[in-house]
Amino acid sequence: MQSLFFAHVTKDVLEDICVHKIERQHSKGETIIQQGDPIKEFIYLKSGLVKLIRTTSENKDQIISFSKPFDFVSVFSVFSSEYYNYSVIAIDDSITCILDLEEVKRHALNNGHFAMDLMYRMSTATDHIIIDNMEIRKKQLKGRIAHILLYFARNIYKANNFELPVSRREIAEYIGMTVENVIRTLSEFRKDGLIKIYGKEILILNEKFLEEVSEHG
Amino acid sequence: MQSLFFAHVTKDVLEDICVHKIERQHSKGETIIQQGDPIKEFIYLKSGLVKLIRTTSENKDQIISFSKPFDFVSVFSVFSSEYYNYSVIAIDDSITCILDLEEVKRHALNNGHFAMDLMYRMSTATDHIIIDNMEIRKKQLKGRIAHILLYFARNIYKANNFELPVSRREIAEYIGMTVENVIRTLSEFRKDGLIKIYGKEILILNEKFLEEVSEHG
DNA sequence: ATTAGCTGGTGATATTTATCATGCTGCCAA
DNA sequence: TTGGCAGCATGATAAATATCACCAGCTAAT
Repeated sequence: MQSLFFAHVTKDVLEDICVHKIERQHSKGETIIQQGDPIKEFIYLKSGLVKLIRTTSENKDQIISFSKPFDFVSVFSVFSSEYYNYSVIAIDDSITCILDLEEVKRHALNNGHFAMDLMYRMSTATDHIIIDNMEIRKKQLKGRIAHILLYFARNIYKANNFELPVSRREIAEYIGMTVENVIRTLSEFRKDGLIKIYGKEILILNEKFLEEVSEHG
Repeated sequence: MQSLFFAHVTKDVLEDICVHKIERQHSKGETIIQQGDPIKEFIYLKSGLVKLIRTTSENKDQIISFSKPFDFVSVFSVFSSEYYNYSVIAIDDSITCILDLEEVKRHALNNGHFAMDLMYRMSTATDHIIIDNMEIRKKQLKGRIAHILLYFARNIYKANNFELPVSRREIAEYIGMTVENVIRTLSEFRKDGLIKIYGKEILILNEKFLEEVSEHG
């Protein structure tokens, strides 16, 4: 646990923090954090897969990012806001670990190494969100689809065949395009021999060319 | 200075940190931070206006955000990376204050309040970048232009007439559209009586309707 | 003074993406 | 058993956006 969590924190401190740790089970589709709720806990993902989304004023969902085990789910806002400005929803059966936020804050106050490690971890997480968003923004439809396929293959499943954990609609909400165009583009990739599709099962046949599409449209 | 900078830090500590503070002057257009440079300093903006940009693999610039005085310029990556993955460029004559990063880190280690305040400030900054990016992403051309006009009017200049600090090209790099369409849309707003334009001078005539366009296209 | 380059501007046209319509499947509840 | 609803899929068409071409004004460098 220590090596996965914090690098410079002694075991004593860790145990002290985690003594009040609670684990929660969430089944697929369950809301873990609701946008607008007060922030009282500090949460990280132990197993499963979740999405961070925000509901816009027109009541449409935008997916901000995905989080995999040992990512913080309380990624942003935790230290800068009273209320969550995003929701977290399980897209696979998941287990979260919940720490009391006040306790975490107290430890950060008293232990500089803990605070620095926390800062490092949260900063890394938000960095990725920002850079990833900029990457997606600069691409057009095909590049964005290629991007998300490679994202799941490389970052989440580390394999060229995997079961898509998200619906076509969710892909659309992540890359900011319509469902129809997501479907069409996946079909096109299939026809062009870049991938094979059986429902949610994806097999990447030509990773190199997919990479090319992701980079240069 | 104290109230603007950190809320819970005693004056002693602040003076200790700022004893090695250096001020630098940058004229409009000057590069303050170069993407790829090692991160050795902790920088905040004392006066002026700057843009954070990243240069994509196709050598095009994307504007990540703008920063105004007393924002940190070392917004992200500082505690999570060895090298800057963005550049900072002055878009007005600006003065930055430079602290030694190791010194800042040392103080964060020894002073929990300082660390927490730092975390709060950086978290707030990255939150804004993320939310703002999601806001822009969900809009289309006209909404994005309306958004940036209101952004400058409300957040930067707090007035309905102001001199645009950025070129049409820079607006395009911020909202992710082409220069031609930025120009066209501004002209359209002018023809529709929403704004007046004299070169870089902007006067917002119908803020309410501009707000409407920003929200609902 | 002359050219080159950059910004602002506009129109015509091509490309990309959204919208609308329709169908098909599987699943769940009445 | 029958709806009804959600996800996946495809085609036709409309709307949004990019691209290309061109012009004017300004400024920096030769």
